[in-house]
Amino acid sequence: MRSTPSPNQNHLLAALPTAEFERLAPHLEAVEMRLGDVLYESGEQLQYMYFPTTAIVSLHYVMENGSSSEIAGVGKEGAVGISLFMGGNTTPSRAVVQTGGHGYRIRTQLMQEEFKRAEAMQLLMLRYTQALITQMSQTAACNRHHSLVQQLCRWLLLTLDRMPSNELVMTQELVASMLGVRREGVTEAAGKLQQAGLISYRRGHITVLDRKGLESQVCECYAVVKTEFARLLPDVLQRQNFIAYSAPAPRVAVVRPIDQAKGRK
Amino acid sequence: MRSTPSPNQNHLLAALPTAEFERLAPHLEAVEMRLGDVLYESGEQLQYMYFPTTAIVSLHYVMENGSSSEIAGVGKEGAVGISLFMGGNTTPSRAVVQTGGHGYRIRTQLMQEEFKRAEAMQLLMLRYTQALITQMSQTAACNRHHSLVQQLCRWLLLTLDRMPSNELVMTQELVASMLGVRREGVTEAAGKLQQAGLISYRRGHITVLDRKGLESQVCECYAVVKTEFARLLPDVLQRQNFIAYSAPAPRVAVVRPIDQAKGRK
DNA sequence: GGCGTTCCGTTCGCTGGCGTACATAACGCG
DNA sequence: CGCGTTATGTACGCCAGCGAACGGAACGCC
Repeated sequence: MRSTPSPNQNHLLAALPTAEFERLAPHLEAVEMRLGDVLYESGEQLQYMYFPTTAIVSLHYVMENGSSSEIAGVGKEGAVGISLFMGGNTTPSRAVVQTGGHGYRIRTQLMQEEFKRAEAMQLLMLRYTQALITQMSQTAACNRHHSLVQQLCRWLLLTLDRMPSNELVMTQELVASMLGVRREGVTEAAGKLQQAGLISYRRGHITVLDRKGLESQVCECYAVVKTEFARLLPDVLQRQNFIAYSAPAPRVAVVRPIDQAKGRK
Repeated sequence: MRSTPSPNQNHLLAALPTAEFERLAPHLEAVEMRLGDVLYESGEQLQYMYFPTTAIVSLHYVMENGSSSEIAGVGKEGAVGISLFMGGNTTPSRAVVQTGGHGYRIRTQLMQEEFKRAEAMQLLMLRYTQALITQMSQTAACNRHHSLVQQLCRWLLLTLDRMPSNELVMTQELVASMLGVRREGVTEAAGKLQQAGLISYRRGHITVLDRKGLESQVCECYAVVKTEFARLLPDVLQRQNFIAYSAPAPRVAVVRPIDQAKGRK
């Protein structure tokens, strides 16, 4: 069993100046996020802000007729729950864990106080929000104009960038609900990519074989989002590897205690 | 010729406490915004933040292949240029005047300073940004799941809410570029609405005859956006009518001096 | 190692919106 | 008032993605 990843694996936390980070550290609670966990529901008051390290969270909008689509994804490069400092404290969207893993969370109130200090955290969060807005805009435009295959490529690449390996644990059904399309559509699109030798997959696992190949198929949207993140959050990549955070191994909380899997230690 | 509308006609400016508003007022410059004026181009440094009063601005994303779609619209309820305080100071989108009219603008630097004071303006702007995010998310989802007719209804209603009258000065071609669809598609959709007696139009003018009727056709997205604005910016509607701002009639600047129309007084 | 469940593949007809091409009609300028 | 310009109407074939339905295959559990 691997140990819990350090908070520094979240790029935003890692980008904080040491002083600010240390102030926050005692309040960071390690959490395990399991596939399907709902961090917050549409319209629900946010209790925590989440900083994924190895997990990936999907911000979703679910329509009245039940169909849904992803508005944006959040992984180690970001944070879930920005509306907690933007105002209103809720959103009409839902946050669901798309790839199981770990992360940290901090209570809403503490985060709000930290934000109000108007120091590094505030700037960081605002810039991150700006980057998130770009991602949403691009999703809107991409939904309108690009083919399913292109969108699948975009989604795969964005997800891959948040993963440690090149294998996604992910059913086609799930991918379909992310993209807001039919499952059969994903089967077909993924089939094309597999035939082209770019990916291979089996029951619930998608492996990217040829990243460059995917990049050559993807629409511009991927690059726009990546570029914008790099521009807005350049510092985020710098402090990365040279900090060894070693807090007393925190207890791991589970986001939404799922009955069954409780008795494992 | 009507006189320039007062800054209070912009809901955000009107929602500011008197003290803050007065501090800003001397720096507010009245501008005329004409159809097609570009307030800022993709990637361009923002010189001003704009507060429309009677004009409507469309935030657009233009794809490499030339097609485009609206990400969000901004009228008297909002402001153009949020990235100026979010960070980065540019966006990958473009802001174009969609309905000619008036507004006010303030220099980037002044606005940034005001924001940093962390008083009412900051809170207001953050909440507005949150509302804008909702609009963008909803656009993304709507693009994916709803029919052109529904989207047209949504767009008409959102635009109508920003207009003083029930007539939009707008060609079908322009509407098409907003929605990111073909012009012919708009002709067809608008035709249906006209046959249903909900709207009527002639060459560049669309008149809404039956607002309730449109609301019965529209998808949920319209209500979600409206509700979210009302929730996040309730104060905005309160100070509305009871302030009579009377600055010395400001000189009207033109956003992007369009050659031809210059010689009018 | 069998069995049930979950996931994936494939098919068929359908339709909404696309691309193209052209006709007609309204406006506005001289 | 006529003429050019610009906006709108219509038509045709096309295709991506939808909806529904079903068969088969992989995995995981007992």
